[in-house]
Amino acid sequence: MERRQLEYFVAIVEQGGFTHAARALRVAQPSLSRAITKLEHELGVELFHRVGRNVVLSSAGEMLADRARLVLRDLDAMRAAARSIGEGAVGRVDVAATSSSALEPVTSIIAELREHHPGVVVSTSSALSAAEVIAMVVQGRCEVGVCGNAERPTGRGLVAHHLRDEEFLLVVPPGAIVSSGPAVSPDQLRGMRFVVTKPATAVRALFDRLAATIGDMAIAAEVGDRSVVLPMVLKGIGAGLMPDGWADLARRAGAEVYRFDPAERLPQWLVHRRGQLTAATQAFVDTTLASGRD
Amino acid sequence: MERRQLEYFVAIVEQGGFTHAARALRVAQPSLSRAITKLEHELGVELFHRVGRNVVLSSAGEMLADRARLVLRDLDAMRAAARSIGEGAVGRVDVAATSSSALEPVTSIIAELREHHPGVVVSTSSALSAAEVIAMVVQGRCEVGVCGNAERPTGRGLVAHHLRDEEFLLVVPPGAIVSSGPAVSPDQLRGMRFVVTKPATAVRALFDRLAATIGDMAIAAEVGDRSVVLPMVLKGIGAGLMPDGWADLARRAGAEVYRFDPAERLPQWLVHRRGQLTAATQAFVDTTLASGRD
DNA sequence: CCAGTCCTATAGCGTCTTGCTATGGAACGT
DNA sequence: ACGTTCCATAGCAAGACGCTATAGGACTGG
Repeated sequence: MERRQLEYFVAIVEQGGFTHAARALRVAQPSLSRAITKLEHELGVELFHRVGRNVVLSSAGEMLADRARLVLRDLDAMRAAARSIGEGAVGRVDVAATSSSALEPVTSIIAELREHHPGVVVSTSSALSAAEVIAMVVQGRCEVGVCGNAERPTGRGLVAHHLRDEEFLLVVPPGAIVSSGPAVSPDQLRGMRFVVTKPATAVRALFDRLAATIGDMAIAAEVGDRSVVLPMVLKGIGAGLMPDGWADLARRAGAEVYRFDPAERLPQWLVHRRGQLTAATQAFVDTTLASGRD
Repeated sequence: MERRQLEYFVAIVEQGGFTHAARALRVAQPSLSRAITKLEHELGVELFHRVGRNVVLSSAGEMLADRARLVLRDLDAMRAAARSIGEGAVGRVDVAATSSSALEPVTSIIAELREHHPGVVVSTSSALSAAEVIAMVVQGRCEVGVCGNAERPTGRGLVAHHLRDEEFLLVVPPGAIVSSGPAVSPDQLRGMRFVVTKPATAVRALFDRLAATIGDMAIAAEVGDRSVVLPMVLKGIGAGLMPDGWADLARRAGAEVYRFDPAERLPQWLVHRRGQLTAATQAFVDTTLASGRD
């Protein structure tokens, strides 16, 4: 039972005869004869009554015609969906991102992408580390990834575009004034307690590096979910290190936010595998690069 | 986009790879490669990401896989429906019948048929005359027909089975005693007024024959719908001629019912075209002949 | 780091299906 | 009785799909 057979079947039903249907389908009439004969044999049911030189839909055929139409409608819907996806009109982009990257720049990219491609849905898969993002892209679990990494990510068939640099900020509980200016030097961190994320994340790497240099920096809490760092800081449990995407939110919440002097920056990268991308994904990449170009 | 391609597509999705799917489908792996490549080209969408020596479903593929499964489910449902119809488990029998035949014996046949084939639906198309019933069968608009006719119906490729004889009865308004016994002779009809159906029906043929023999039989009303004859008789408009199937109902309604002496009988026939019948229709014919055999 | 293994893609070839044209046969209209 | 109008069948060319063999890329174990 192939699609063509059903197509012929409903055409004959609608045209009321083999000959008319053949003309409408632009095939020879014997092709219909054979296709229907085969279908009838396959289904074990007589679809048409051959009466005189005409055919009449049998009761079985009548019952099956509706189902056949349903199948063809679904098939058409699927083809239409595929076309939309192929043209990038609709589709889904799976983006692997670390949670800091997921906030910024991905949120901005999504906002811009939706202006030109309203049908495209962006789904972000959170990864814990840049390495994990890259792994997801390389393994094909996502088509693109966004992550911060000191070096340009490399890998078999991997393409990396440099986005803006992310800046890490110091966030301390409300009222805990650390410096009179807008920036702090690493030395001023001495003796402070921190809420940190688990190892293998960019912020944790920064913390470890600072701790190794400064010494005397204590861990107040280590959390698996980075989104709870700010709430813990706000409760006074300790200070936190956060990407600049969080700064606005932290300030609104009452926390004190300081830049580092010198600034702690981390390049952010857009990565995808070499080769043809899905139309929706290509749109995502194009949008990202167009807006990220400074 | 043929059924086989979709079948392969979902198999690969479910098995997680071409090779496993090929084993499950019992085809060679290259067949899958080519089928999917063709499908992707046809849809203009990459269904799988080829990553390393494996494949991963793309987001487009993910969106289309559900639709493909839907199509295949519908296709299976259709196949199952066809099988049921083919086996006669379910199905519909279109029976052409005159309205008198539709009452009896068709009603009894339906009752018996439903015992052995509960899934079979009988649809009766009412015809005005035996000639019309035969025409509908010959033209294939119905597979079988039931009608009363003095002679065995003949026609190109027509098969006719004799059923029981239908007996016509005289029905008169309540209280209008015609005879002391259960039967009347034609002479007793003299001077009576009748409610009759339109020409070309079996009862009208009987009336016309009697009227020609007896003379002095008046038409009180001629109705197009035979079902209104009994109500009109009950209101005293005139007497009526009815097949025996109506007798019980007429008596319950208070009318007086008499047989004719000699009895007025009309053979009833089951007709269908020569050749293979739909399973459900064959069941209908078998049931009819089995119960009608006296 | 190299060989072995695993998986998909391609090539080459045989068979089955589908397309076509030509023709038969039955049924209808004139 | 004839021609017309259908569907069915026959015969043949082109395409689709089956298979095996093999290439190529990527992981694994020594």
